[in-house]
Amino acid sequence: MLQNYYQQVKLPSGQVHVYAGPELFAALDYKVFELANNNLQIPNQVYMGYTPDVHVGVGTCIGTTAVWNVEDGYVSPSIVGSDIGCGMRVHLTNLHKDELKDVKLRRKLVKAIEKYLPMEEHGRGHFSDIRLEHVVKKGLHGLPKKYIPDAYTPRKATSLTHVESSKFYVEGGALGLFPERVWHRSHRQLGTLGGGNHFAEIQAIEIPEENREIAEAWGLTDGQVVIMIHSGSRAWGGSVSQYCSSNMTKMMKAEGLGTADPKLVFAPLAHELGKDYVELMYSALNYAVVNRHLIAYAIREAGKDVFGSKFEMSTLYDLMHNYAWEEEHDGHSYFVHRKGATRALPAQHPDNPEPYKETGHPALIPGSMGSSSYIMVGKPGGRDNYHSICHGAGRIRSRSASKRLITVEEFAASMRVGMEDEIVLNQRSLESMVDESPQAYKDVDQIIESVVGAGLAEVVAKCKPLATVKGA
DNA sequence: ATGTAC
Repeated sequence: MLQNYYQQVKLPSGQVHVYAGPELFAALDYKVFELANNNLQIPNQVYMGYTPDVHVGVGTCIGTTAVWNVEDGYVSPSIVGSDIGCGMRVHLTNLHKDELKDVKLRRKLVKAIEKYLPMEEHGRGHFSDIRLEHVVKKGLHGLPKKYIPDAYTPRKATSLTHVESSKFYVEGGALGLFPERVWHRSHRQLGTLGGGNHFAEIQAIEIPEENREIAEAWGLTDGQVVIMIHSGSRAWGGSVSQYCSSNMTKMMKAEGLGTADPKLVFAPLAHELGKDYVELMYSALNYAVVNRHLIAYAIREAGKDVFGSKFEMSTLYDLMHNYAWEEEHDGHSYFVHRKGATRALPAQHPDNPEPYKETGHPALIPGSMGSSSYIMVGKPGGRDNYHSICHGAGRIRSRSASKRLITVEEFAASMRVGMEDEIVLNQRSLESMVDESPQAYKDVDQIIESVVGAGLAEVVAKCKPLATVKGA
């Protein structure tokens, strides 16, 4: 049974472990194996895995788990990708989907969100009480207390405890490398979604029978309205990536390091440039988690405007799908890269944050526009893939091809425009978002089926969109 | 995904 969802592919430079059902495996672009072969030319690699939503990226595929030993390992900005710390966050509300049946109320809520959540960089003076230096050095712990409304008692400290990581240690030496304009722009981009597939969504959840106990332990109920956020580290992460990649490229030339792909950049963990990159990458992970936190803060304000002070929005979880860090597996320390891959730890795994020790933590998987997203939990079988599962649907058409091939009418139909159950969008033209139409992506349900079939994770809740807010 | 240069 299990082998139907797993293939070991032998390539000239090594092997890649592919988790995908037969149909998805057969449909993979041969280029994903070319990229795997290049990645496997980086020295000392211990493991490389692909998730069922794998697709071609720059230098490395989205859907990659790449692992080294800490002692003789390598770090690659190309494998992490340029949206460092990009990830997902879900908040639970005390609303039921029936309370949002009226399309006019959904419109009102989206309007309120647009008022509090800036779509572009905001003007000077906004968040002037937040110090960017504290944010990138200390993550959520660098925010003034007023932005952590539920942090005053240990039991209710959900914003700080229900996250994959609330703080990465950043000494700060390498921070001096960035020009003033990057600091300025990044401060003004705090709490903004950004473009592409990033979104904030109002969703209603459905709980399948098999994991009802876990759902209850997490506070999930049938028909409950949740807020899902998908965003990253904006210009800050992009600058880290660009700066470190260009320095590493020079070093690689000088030292004769490299693979068949000049765009695949890497350095030994022990090298000065490797250490600089890890520290700066951590600053971007800090930025990303704070960015998602502030987006949630804005949406909470909007919710209170529409539903009054009784509106609640507790944090279920915040986790990343573009990052690299040290992890223990079976007592050994590894340096694990995840690009478009989500960690999903099973029950009792020691790396679960305290509130999720017994059950495993929520693994959050976004769907494409108009389609469902998922809240999953890891299973012990995930160990074989270093506990990595998918990160979403996976693109099947480039942005340019999507704009050429998908009509606005097709896109509008998928968003049920004009129907009573229309998925309400914020004020942007449909034309400008056609490249995010579900027809540009694989079917997320099929991806999830592969993840479950392979024994990596299971579904705890399916989240259906009621309203979607996209950035600029 | 993103900023910037073409």
